[in-house]
Amino acid sequence: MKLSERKVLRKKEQILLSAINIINQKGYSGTTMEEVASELLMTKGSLYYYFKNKSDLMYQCHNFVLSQATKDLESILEDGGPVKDVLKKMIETHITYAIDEKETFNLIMEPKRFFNEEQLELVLKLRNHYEGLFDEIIQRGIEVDEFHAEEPKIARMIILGAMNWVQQWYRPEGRLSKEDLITLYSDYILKILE
Amino acid sequence: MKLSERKVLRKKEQILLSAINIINQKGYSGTTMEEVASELLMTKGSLYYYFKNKSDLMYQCHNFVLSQATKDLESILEDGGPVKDVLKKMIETHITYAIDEKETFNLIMEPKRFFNEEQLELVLKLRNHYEGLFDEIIQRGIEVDEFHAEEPKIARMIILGAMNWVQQWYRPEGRLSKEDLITLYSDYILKILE
Amino acid sequence: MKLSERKVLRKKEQILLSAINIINQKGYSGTTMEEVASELLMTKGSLYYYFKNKSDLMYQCHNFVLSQATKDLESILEDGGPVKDVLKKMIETHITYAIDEKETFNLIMEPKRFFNEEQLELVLKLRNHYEGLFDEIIQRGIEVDEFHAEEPKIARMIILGAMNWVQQWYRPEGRLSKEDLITLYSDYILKILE
Amino acid sequence: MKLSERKVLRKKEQILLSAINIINQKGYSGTTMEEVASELLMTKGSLYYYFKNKSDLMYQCHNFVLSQATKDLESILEDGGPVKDVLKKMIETHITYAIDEKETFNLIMEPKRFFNEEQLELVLKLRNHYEGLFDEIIQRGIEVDEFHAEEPKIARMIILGAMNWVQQWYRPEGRLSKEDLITLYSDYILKILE
DNA sequence: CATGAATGAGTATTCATTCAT
DNA sequence: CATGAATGAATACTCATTCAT
Repeated sequence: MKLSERKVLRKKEQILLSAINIINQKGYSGTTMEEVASELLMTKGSLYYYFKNKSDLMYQCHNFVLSQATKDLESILEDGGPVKDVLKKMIETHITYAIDEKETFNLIMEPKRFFNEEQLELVLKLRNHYEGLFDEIIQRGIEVDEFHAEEPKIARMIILGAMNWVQQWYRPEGRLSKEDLITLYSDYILKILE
Repeated sequence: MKLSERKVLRKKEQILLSAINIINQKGYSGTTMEEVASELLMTKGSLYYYFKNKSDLMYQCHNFVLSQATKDLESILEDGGPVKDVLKKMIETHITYAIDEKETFNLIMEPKRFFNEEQLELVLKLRNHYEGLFDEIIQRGIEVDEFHAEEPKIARMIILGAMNWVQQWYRPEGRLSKEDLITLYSDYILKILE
Repeated sequence: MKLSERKVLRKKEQILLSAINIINQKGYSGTTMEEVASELLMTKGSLYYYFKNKSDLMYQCHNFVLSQATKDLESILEDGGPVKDVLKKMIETHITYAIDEKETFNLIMEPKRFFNEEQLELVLKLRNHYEGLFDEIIQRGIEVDEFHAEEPKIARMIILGAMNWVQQWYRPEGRLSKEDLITLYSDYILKILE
Repeated sequence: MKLSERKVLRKKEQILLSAINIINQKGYSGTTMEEVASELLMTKGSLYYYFKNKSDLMYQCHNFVLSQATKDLESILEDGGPVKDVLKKMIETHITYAIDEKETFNLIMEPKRFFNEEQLELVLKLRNHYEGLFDEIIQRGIEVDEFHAEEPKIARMIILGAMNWVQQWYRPEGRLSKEDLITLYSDYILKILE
């Protein structure tokens, strides 16, 4: 049975990746089950074998992205090093996700409208955990006297907000490269924590 | 004719206010014409007497809020005074709108999905103008050597993003009052411009 | 009271002419009361002072055109002359109406779908009378041995059908002028009655 | 796959036949998707599984009838024989369609109002082809000196118009049988081509 | 007489979801 | 497991008609 279970998992992941792509272009309500299915040359019906309903699919898309981003941040944190460098790397990771997984990140930002209570609880837990990783590095910085913040949580909120907003205006074809962007953001964010 | 025209305008405004309220709870696609109508004890049909279609109604909601916010910021800028005080007042105004007119502000953030080209052009013009008001005060601050920023536009983006994010987490019932929030945000934002 | 009655009649006629115009472009169901009204710088509401409902308006449009065409044919018949010449003139009149009042003529062709029983009865009476005028000239021609037809009514149907079909293909911008068209049709139709 | 495809085709044809029936009674705008569906004991939703929208359904109804009529005429033409006999058979076929598929034939007559550009192009091509079949037999007749016509296309228009008009007045319950009708029409039409 | 505001029934269309095969 | 056919509830939008002012 393990083999078939794995097959299912792989298929699920395929669907998630495809769905994430579409959500990133059309948003939650703009995404139809039909479209997700046809992108993978399946039929709508089959989708329902893997996911209970649309909400479930969306929820798992969300979790998928957020879990991955969380893992990335966690390994950065674990690697350790000078706090400012660590934070810079975290900023880079976060902004990259915000730009590349735009809509799925929006799902993260605005989960209330789409998820049911049970899902919501888990989503918020994950999200809090994710945001907590930033708290952690800030705390670490404060302890070694490199960062200063009276209300570290507020500072973190400001930092997250600043970073998420990137997707509203940043265009890869524009004047700034993604690297420039990240450097500028890192500098400004460090100022907030001075 | 003036009387009846005024009546229409007042009715339109009533509808807008009501619609804004619903949008702020349910978002664009979650809001149905039916609901907007019944909230005002009208029928769907009547709504279409005042607004061409849903997109038109949403568009005017958006304009209504953004125009008002723009007016507020403009009068703050005109009143003049020490740049830091002016900026603080602008921050206060913006955050207040962001919290109170949550979804309509979201419409402002993500207009591309909802508006047609013609509307979009105007919306973006308005939005640019609005954002430009922040550029103006930053510029003023730089000129009098109170603010410093290598890339003032990026700084402004960061500031706007930080402020808009407020609606994602701020709850009036929480630990912080709106006044506390605004004070904290002002302080952090000023640090960005140090 | 006579003055005001006349005023009403004149207004009614204005409305009819305007409505006929629109029907000729958009057909019965494509024509809205709104459009008819706004063409005359009135409001929908006022229309209902002059006409009971849409069906009534359409009905009177129809009568207006058909009555006029009938009058034209009758005066041609009364004027008398060689039957072939009379028939030619009638053909000219009919084709002109068929081209210029296209849709209203279609109303005449297909009245059943739009009119209620009471209206229908009158419409059919008018239409029969109109068609009877062609029977009359055919009969006259048979009596003077210029026309021959075993089943004159069928011949008349064929003639009418041939003429009405003109509107399906004739374009004023095309190769043939209206005069050419009428000449050709007259010749062919006379062949039918040979 | 062939089996299921055939099933779909059969179902589509069933729907078309049913829709054609309703269109023939109520016309294009008088026909609602609801009614077409309920006639077949389906729901509206299912209809949209087979046809993209109302316009598409109507278009396919139209094509269905016209294609069938075209095939009939073509095989008559291919069979060959004396031109007058061939033309008579064609007249019989056309009149039969005009009477039995009344409204669908009307769709053919007035396609501009109902079809979009893309559809219209195909419709007009089909219609031209269909009308061309009459040109062909007329031409054949002229070549063997059995028919005479200065302007064969105009003659064809007159013939088609005469035949289409049948549906305006012919009632199966009336004095004339369909056979009588066809005989009479054939005789008159041959006179046109004398 | 005229208006304009309101209405409500109707219509096309979409889409998540189900289920027999 | 997969499919495709069916469903039904939801939703935007239209328009003839009414009526108080």
